[in-house]
Amino acid sequence: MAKYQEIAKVLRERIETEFYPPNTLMPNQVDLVEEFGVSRMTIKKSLSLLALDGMIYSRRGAGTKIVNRKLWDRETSPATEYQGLTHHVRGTDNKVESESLIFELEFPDEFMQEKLLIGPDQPVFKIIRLRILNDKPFILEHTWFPAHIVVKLNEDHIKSSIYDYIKNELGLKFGGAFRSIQARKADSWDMKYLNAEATDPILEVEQIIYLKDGRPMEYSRARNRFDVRSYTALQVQKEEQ
Amino acid sequence: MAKYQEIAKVLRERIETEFYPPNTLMPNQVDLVEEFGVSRMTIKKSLSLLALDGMIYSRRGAGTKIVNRKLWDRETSPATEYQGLTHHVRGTDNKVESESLIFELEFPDEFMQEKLLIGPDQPVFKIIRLRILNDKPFILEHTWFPAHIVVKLNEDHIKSSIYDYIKNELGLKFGGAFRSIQARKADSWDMKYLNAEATDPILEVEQIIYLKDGRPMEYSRARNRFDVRSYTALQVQKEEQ
DNA sequence: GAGTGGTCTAGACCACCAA
DNA sequence: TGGTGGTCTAGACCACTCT
Repeated sequence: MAKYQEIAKVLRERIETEFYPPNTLMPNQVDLVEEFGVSRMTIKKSLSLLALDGMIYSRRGAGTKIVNRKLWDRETSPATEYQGLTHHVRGTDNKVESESLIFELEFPDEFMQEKLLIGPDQPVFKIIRLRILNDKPFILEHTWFPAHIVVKLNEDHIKSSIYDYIKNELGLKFGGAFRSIQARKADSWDMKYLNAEATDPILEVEQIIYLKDGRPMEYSRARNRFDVRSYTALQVQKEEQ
Repeated sequence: MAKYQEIAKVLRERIETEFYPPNTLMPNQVDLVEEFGVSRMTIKKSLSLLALDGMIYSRRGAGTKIVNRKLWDRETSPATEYQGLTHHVRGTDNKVESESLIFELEFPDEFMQEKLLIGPDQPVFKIIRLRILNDKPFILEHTWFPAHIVVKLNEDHIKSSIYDYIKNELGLKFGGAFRSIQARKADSWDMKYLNAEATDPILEVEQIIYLKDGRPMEYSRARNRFDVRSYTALQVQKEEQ
């Protein structure tokens, strides 16, 4: 681990334990240089990591201030998560299961060709699965993978974690994701599998996941009952404006 | 403007005009150092700006690649916008108006005290206003401001842009925002002012806006009819993993 | 092994803020 | 005016990828 990351870790701890109390100034960069025995550029890089998290903010001439803890200490992540549900809720006593409803290979229609940047002759896996959290239906996921990228997908992968398969066995690296969130009316699938009423709103997250090299790797629509989930995001202002 | 920003601007243009074509490698950092006559650290900082936008990505030993344009060139921003609607849709032929439905000063309940980090004796402005886009009702906004921060707010500000007032006249600087997005059932306000049916889903964006120093400046719930808006976000993978 | 990007140094100058 | 953080340099070493 790089020096600047080590130092950032130490500083982050000091802020979390309020060794550096909220609404006070951090030691100035020169003092930190002396304490850690590194150059000032390195200290700056450490501080910039914390600033990205919204824990501190610096003003030229005025110093670096610790932001009130409640700003950044909130429950976050769901809207910036695509590791998959398996990773997201594990750890606590949650039990996650998947029921595969549809698993087939098909040729993409025009919509899917555009979303996945593929041609009409490049087949895609189409998957619909119901994610079950602690024995209760939770998310209905409609997913499409380009078959030439996510090769040799089978039902076993679907039941465990598709993302683990892609990351570990295929060795592909995720580069980013584009998401769009809408409210929808419940359709027949939602009513059947999520036990939604016809009048229940559905929260739909449409997402395209990209590999590091920019190729789309997945298009999906995850549908939730309105009362079981929300999506959150923390935005930190960068630079001037 | 700093050197590294100037250089980033030039490089960004070259990518957008495909002078550097997608899916090819950028000139290496040493070449860029020679071209721009700056040190390598400066070039690195420029490149890191583009990487944050998802336009390029670098791998040690392998070079810096231009990502396929379609990844980052999408319609984005709504979910990472809190400049206010006035700024967001202007420019094109849109006409934005506001109708103030409620504007009053009240004492915060426990919920609002927690959201705005204030005491029960610190009054808040409560505002409900209907945002009208091209003569059609668009968003119903329920907003609360701490009165000791957003002082001397009046109906004129509400009709134009509250954010302009806060930024320009009060001189306060935004630091970030925390958002949560849900699907909701329509309530009587939505039915009356957004012309929603009782069975229409409503997309609700709950948000807390913070000042640079971490003090909450606004709590709001913006409600849309499900068929008029969605929220999008682009996430770029940073660092390893 | 040659070439790449990531990190780090020890200085320097400057813009900005506060007293 | 003195102290702060922002930028920048000209090197250096290292980890990694490619072939």
